[in-house]
Amino acid sequence: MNPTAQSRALPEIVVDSGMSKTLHHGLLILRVLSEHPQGLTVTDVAERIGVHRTVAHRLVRTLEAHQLCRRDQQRRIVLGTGLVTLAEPVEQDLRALARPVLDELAEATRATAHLLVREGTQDMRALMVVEPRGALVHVSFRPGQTHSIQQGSGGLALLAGGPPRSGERPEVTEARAKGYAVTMGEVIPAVIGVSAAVPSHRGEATTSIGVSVFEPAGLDALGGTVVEAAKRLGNLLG
Amino acid sequence: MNPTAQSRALPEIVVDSGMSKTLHHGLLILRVLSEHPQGLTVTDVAERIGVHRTVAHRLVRTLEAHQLCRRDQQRRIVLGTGLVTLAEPVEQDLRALARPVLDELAEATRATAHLLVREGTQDMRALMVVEPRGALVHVSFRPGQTHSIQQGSGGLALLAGGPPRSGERPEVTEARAKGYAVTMGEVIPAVIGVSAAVPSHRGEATTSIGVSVFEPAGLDALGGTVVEAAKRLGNLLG
DNA sequence: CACTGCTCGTGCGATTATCGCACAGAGGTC
DNA sequence: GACCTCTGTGCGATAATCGCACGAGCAGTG
Repeated sequence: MNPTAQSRALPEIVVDSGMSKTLHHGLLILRVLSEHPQGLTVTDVAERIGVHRTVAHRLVRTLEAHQLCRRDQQRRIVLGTGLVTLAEPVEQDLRALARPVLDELAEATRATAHLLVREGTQDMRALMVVEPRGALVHVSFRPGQTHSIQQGSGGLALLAGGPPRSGERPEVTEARAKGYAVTMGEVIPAVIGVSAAVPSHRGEATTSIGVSVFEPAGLDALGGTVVEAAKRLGNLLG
Repeated sequence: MNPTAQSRALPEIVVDSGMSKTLHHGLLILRVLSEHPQGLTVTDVAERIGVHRTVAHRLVRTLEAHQLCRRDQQRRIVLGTGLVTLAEPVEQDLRALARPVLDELAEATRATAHLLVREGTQDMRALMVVEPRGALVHVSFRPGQTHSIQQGSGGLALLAGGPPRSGERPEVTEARAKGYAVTMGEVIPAVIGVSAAVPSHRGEATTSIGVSVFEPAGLDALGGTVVEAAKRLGNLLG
């Protein structure tokens, strides 16, 4: 895509005053490493985050001490298992309650079920993905993925929970009427998403639950099942 | 346990020269937050990591910008969903290959199956935990947990893979003979662990696979099943 | 209402941690 | 051997950080 696919930087986070530059660089290293699971050298890391090599070296050492990265057999830097310890408590209540609901949804629909949460004002992030047991073909869709709230059934389902806005996508209006949102190929090519907002009795909904399928058949029945799962999870959340 | 259970600090990581103090503090904040899922105030955070309140404030802001923490409804600081994105690629190959093996092991034994990896030289960390479908009673055991390599069946299974050492625990010697290790109540009270080292054709084994059960009946058959699963995973890893 | 006690957030100067140069060791390749 | 790349380490100049002091918000209490 890019002229030099190697030089793709990742600004996206503005270094406001009132932010720690050093910590920012350290966290950038984690992001860079997460985008390069095969591992990177210190020089690579330094180039990608735009600091001197010795600076990257010290930051990597600090991350290593916290077990957030390590060296593989070829001494390349990869993410460390300390991250799974840190990530485990994240939204632990929501995930614990959602698991049985997602399990049942995946089993009932024989499709990949997912739980998305709003991140900031513009994005959605996949928090959980449950694949049906023994499905011959399944949608591969990793937790942690983010996409715009304007795309994908999960985002539209949340938008449909808000007040109608002029200029909103017609799919949002339709979702508001039906109670669930349907999109095709917006997050994953050729994959159809069917999602509903998880009702929240305190404030705006920030969570959606849904499924991903290949076949556009029986979407109404699927929508009903998804809406029911969303209601069930909403009740569990109290 | 402690006189003041609140004031328990967490040094454990020595601030070597050649480490970034600022990044170290930022990472300490993540650790502190992971131990307090209910959320903390800025003042709390500052006290626990031993920095001035304004310093903690700036670090928290930086973490927020990276979506590694956020404020809940009461403006308390909790971990953010960016962590699941960072943690997802960790040991992704190992986890992808281990999942079907763990699924089958949990199903065959009707017990909680787990995958542990060595962390440093002294500790083991749980990387995956799979609970059997529809089990009425299951061992609750979260990924990310760490414990000494000297305790628990997973650690002993790895020690049994090494050369015999004088003074090693008799369980290790026994595990070396049998091919699998058994411990009782060392990691989780009243829970029996049965683990085997995942064979690695390059270097020492660093991974164990095992199950957690309540009943001490049929441990030999269980051990055989676990060893078979470990061999299967070892073959998958090439 | 006033007072207390807690929290949060922000300029801004002194200090200190960081930055990055220069050097040296370790492999690997030609 | 010559060459290249990556790695790791002191150490001085510099710039980022630290932490004081200040003001605001909010809840409880007399």
